[in-house]
Amino acid sequence: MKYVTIKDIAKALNVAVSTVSRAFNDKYDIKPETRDRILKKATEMGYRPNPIARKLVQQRSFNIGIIIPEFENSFFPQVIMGAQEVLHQHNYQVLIMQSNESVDLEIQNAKTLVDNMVDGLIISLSGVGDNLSYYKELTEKKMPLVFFNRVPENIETSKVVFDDYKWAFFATEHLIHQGFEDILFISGANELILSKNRRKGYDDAHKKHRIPAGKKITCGFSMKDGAEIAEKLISKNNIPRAILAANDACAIGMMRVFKDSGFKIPEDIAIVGFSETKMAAHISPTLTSVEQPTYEIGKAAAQLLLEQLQNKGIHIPQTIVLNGRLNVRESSVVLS
Amino acid sequence: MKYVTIKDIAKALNVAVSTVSRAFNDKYDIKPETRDRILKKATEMGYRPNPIARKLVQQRSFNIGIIIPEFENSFFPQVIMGAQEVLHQHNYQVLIMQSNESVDLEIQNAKTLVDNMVDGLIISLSGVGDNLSYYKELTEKKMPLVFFNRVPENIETSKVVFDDYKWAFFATEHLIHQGFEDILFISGANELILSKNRRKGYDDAHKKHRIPAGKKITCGFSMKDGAEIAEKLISKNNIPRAILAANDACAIGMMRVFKDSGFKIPEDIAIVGFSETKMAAHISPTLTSVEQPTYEIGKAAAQLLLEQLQNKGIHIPQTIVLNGRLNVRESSVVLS
DNA sequence: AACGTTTTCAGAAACGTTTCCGAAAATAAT
DNA sequence: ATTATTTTCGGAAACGTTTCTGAAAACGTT
Repeated sequence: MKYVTIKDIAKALNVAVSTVSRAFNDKYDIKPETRDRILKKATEMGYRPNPIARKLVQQRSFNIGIIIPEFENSFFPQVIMGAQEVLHQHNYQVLIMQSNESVDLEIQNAKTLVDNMVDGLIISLSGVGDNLSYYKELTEKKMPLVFFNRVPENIETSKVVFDDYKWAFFATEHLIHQGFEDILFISGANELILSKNRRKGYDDAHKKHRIPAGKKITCGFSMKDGAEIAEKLISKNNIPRAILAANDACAIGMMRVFKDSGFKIPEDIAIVGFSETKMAAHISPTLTSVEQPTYEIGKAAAQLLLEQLQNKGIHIPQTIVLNGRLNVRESSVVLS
Repeated sequence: MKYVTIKDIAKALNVAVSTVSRAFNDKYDIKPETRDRILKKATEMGYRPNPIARKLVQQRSFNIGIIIPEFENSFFPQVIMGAQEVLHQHNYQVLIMQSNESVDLEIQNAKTLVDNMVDGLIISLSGVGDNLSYYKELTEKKMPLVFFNRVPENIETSKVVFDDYKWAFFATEHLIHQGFEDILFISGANELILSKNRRKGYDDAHKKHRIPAGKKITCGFSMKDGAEIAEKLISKNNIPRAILAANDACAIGMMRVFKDSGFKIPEDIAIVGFSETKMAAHISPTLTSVEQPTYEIGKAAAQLLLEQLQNKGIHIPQTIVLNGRLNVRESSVVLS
C-alpha cells in the first residue's frame, strides 16, 4: 500500500508541510484561499490523513475500546450498537475486542487496546481475577474507564448497571405468586455485584412472603453452563419446583436438558431467565425473562465515558442504574 | 497516561536507544548479557512497546480488520471466533467493525481500518454499491483482502463461500419430497453470488423433478425483513405452500407473522431457513435449516489472508467452497 | 606486536503528523 | 513614509520506534 502524505501535497504545491497541516486543522493562521487550494489538491490526490502519525504526536487516538466477554447472545452486540451510536456522533471510532469469557484474554485485550492508545475503555468483565488489579492501575493512571453489566466491586470508576436487586426481587415474587416455594437461584460469579444484588433480591422476596429461601448455585453465563447444572441436578435427583436462572442462555440450556429428560416446563419445573435475548419469545415454551434495556446501557456507558474524556483530570465516578421489565411468558405460568 | 519508553530504558542503563531496540528484536548483533540486562530493566520499569510508533516506521501493524454487516445473529460472531483463533496463533490482533447492514458505513469502516494500517481485511458485504469500486482500488494497491459469505462477483481476490447451489438444491428437493409444489424462494440482494447460486439450485431442483419453479422474492437478512415480506404476502392473499428463506432470522420473522395471523406451520405453510442459527433448534416449531460451518468459514478466511500476507506481491485468488448439512426439523415436515 | 575479523554498540535518519517559534508579508496606525 | 500590528507562513523539533552506517572494542592470526 502506498499512501499519499502531507509531504506530497506540500511538494506539489510548493508550500511547507506545516502549512498543509494547518489547512486541515487550524481555524485561523492560514489564508482562506491557500487553505482551499491545499484542500482541493488534497482531495485531488486522494489524500487521507494518517491517524497513526497523528496518534503518535498527539498521544490520543479518538478510538474507544470496548471489551465484552462473548457475543453469541445478542445482549452484548446490542449494547455495543448503543454505545457506537453516541460515540460515532462525537467522532470516536469503536474498536471491539472479545475475550471469550477468559480473564487472561481479557487482560491481554485491554493491554493491546491501551498500547494502541485508545482514549478510553468500556468493559464488561469475563470474570474476576488478576484483571482487577490491572484496571485499578489504569484508573490511577487516569485512563478513562467505564464498566457495564458485569462490573467489579472495589474499583472507583463509572459504572452502568441494571437494577438487579429489584428485578430479581420481582422475578422471585412472580414465582412465589405462582405458588412455587422451592425456588432454585442461579447466579454468575460471586464477585460480581450483579450476583450479590440478585441474591439479595431473591432473599428479600422470600422474607417478604415468609418463605424460607431455597438453594443457591453459581454458574456461568452460557447455554453449556446451564446444561451442565441441569444434568447435575438430575443426576442427584435434586429437582427444584422453579428456577431463577443467571441469564436466558443459561435458562435455555437447562430447559433443553430438562425437556430431553422428560420433564415438562412449566408443569414440572418453572423457569425464569434474565436479560431477555431475542430467543426468549421464540423458543418453546416461551421463556419468562427480565428484560434489560440493552441499547440504553450502551448509550449510557458511552455518555459516561465522554464525560470523563471531556473534563479530564477530575472525574467523579458515577453509577447509572437502569430499569427493566419482567416479560411473563409460558415457562413460568401454570394454569390452576 | 504516562508510558515508559525505550528512551527511558536507554537513559537508565546508559546505552543507546538502538541498543535497547535491538535487545527486543535482533537475534544477534547484541551481547547476550547486555540483552538480559536491558530486558530485565525493561520489565522492571513496566515497559511495553508502543505499537503505534512501530506501525509508523514499519508501515505494518500486525492488525487484521474484520468487517461484518451485523452481529445480532450468532452467524458472524462465530465466524469471527474462528478467524480470531488462527490469526492469534500468528500474532495478529483482530479489529472488528460492524456496518449495520449499511453500505456507506461499511466503506467508512474499511477506510478507517486502512488508515490505521491494518495488514489485511476480511469482509462480508452489507450490500452492493460504491463499496465495490473501493475494494477494487484496494486490491490494485495490493491490500490483502478476503471476502466471505456475502462476496462480490467481479473482484479478483480470495473468497470463502458456502456451496449455496448445492444446498439450495437439496433444501428445495427436500420440500418437493414432502409433496410441496408451490415453493416461494426468498434470497438476499441479487448482486451477491450467494443469491445467484441459490436461485440456480432452486431452479435445478424443480427441473429435476419436472415441476415449474415458483415465485422468487429478494429480501434482507433480518427478522424485520422477513416479517415485512410475510405481511405483504398475507395482505395480497398470496400464500405459498412452502418457503425457502434467505436465512434463519428472515424465516423466524416470517414464522412469527404467519403464526400471529393464524397460519399453522408446517400444516399451512412449511418453512426452511438458511445458515442455522442457534435459535433454529429452540423455536417452536423447530426450524429446518441448512447448517453452515461458521467456525470453519472464519478459519479458512484467516488462512487465505495469511497466505497473501506471507507471499506478498504475488497473490493467486482462491475460492474455498465449504460444505454444509440440512437439519430437518418440524417446520418442513408434515406427517401424512 | 602488528594486522585483519568479527562482535557489539552508538548515532542518526526515517516514518507522517502536530506544534512551537520566529520571520516575512500584509495591513493598519501614526 | 515610517512604525506598529496583525496575518500568514516556513523551519524545526517532537512523538516512540526501527534500521542503516560506521566506529570502537574484542578477538584471533601470523
